[in-house]
Amino acid sequence: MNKPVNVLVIEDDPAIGELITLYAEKSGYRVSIAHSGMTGLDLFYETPADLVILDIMLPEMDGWEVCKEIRRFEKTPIIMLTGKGESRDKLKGFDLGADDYLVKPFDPNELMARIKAVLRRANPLFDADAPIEFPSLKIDLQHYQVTCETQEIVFPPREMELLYFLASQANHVFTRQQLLDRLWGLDFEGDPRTVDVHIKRIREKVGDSNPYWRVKTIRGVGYKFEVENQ
Amino acid sequence: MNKPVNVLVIEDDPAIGELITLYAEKSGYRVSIAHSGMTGLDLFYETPADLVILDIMLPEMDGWEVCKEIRRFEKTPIIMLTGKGESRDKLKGFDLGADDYLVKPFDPNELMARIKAVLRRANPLFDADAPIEFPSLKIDLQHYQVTCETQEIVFPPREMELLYFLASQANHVFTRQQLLDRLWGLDFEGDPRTVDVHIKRIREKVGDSNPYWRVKTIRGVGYKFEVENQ
DNA sequence: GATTTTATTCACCTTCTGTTCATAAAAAGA
DNA sequence: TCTTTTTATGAACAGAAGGTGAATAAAATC
Repeated sequence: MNKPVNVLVIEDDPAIGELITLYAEKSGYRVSIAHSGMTGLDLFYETPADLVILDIMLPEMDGWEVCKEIRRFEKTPIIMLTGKGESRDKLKGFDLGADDYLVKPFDPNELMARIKAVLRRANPLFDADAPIEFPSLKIDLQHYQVTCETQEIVFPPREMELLYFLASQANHVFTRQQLLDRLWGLDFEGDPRTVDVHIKRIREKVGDSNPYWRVKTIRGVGYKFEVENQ
Repeated sequence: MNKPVNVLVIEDDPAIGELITLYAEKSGYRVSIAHSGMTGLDLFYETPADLVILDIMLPEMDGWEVCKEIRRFEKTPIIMLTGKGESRDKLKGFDLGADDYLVKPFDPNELMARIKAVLRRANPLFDADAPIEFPSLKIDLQHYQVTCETQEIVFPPREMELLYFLASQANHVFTRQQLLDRLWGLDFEGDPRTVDVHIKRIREKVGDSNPYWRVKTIRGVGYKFEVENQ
């Protein structure tokens, strides 16, 4: 796994802050939260984040000020949250150096997508889903493409994620439950055998007898994406 | 995304300045504004703009002076704003090196069109919407023309922009929301599935089984303009 | 102001996915 | 070899997502 990504959320509404935290942590980020512009800046200078999510409407010091202040010395990516109907703010935000913006109310998943995109742009090292490549297999989550033997294969989302996850941690064995927790979410309460079926379908698509790699069953434990001579 | 284009507006009437700023920012330019000839020149020397919009009637130092001064060392495009009935000024302006002029009161959209045209003439790099070409498909936003298989196809504006946008970022997947934000504007609050309908109509027009490119649905995510061997 | 064109919404239909279940096959242990 | 345990597989189903045609609204044009 990569080194943790620190996300600083500056948002005075506790409900929204909570929501963002929830989703961001689920996505694997380390989150700190500040409820005003001042405390936000303090936190930022204390432990510089890798990305800042910044509400415009804040007590004391508004988002613009914070943005400007951060930009004085740092190029840390900033995503701004603007209120409805304040679309002009978008432009102002970009002017002040924000990297992206989102209008409230927003879909948390949309925000997660933006975070990913902005991080990727800012620093390829943070690129959570860079393409993975093996002999005659390429998994490109960004473009939603899997190529096997020069042939592009269409994958449904779940299978794609599962294959990508296994492949990204090649040779590591995961139990069904781990996979469910990680990819389905902690609140999934279905049958662990669901994983089997997805594995089956992945094998149907990419085959399971490639000389260099294969999705392997570890009886009594789970599955792994096995690669020759690690 | 292209690098930002800096526009310097030198205009003493705050209302007009505001109006121009609004439209220019909406069009994606980065705007600075000065309210007199002197401050305008200062600003210009401080951070040279890519284009100057210059009112003739200015306190202290009039537009002619400013224009002449800028032209002493720079060939930065200049659009002059002349008052009604001062059509003689047009000639004077061109004489002094202005690239275009506009008579007040003007339609802001007209000004935006002039800006685009002047920038394009001055520097093809600023040409934000240069034609995009693929085998048997050419999308020319400037002339609102799409040519597919030597056949010119008439596109309504939205479809045209959508196709252009997707094609200009070939292989990149966009969610419906991203497309709405980008092309419809942040304040659009309609149904995301509006995008579907436009996609459908685009497909009706250009087909969706070209060997080299196609508008592809990424189920559960959004759409992309896919091109062979990226 | 009327007409045409374009944009948006809606409802219905089709296709695709995820899940479960029942059964077959395989592996492990006795 | 036989039994038990675990996994693979095929089929069925429900729900989600996208495609599409038509109705309506909005905008542009005449």
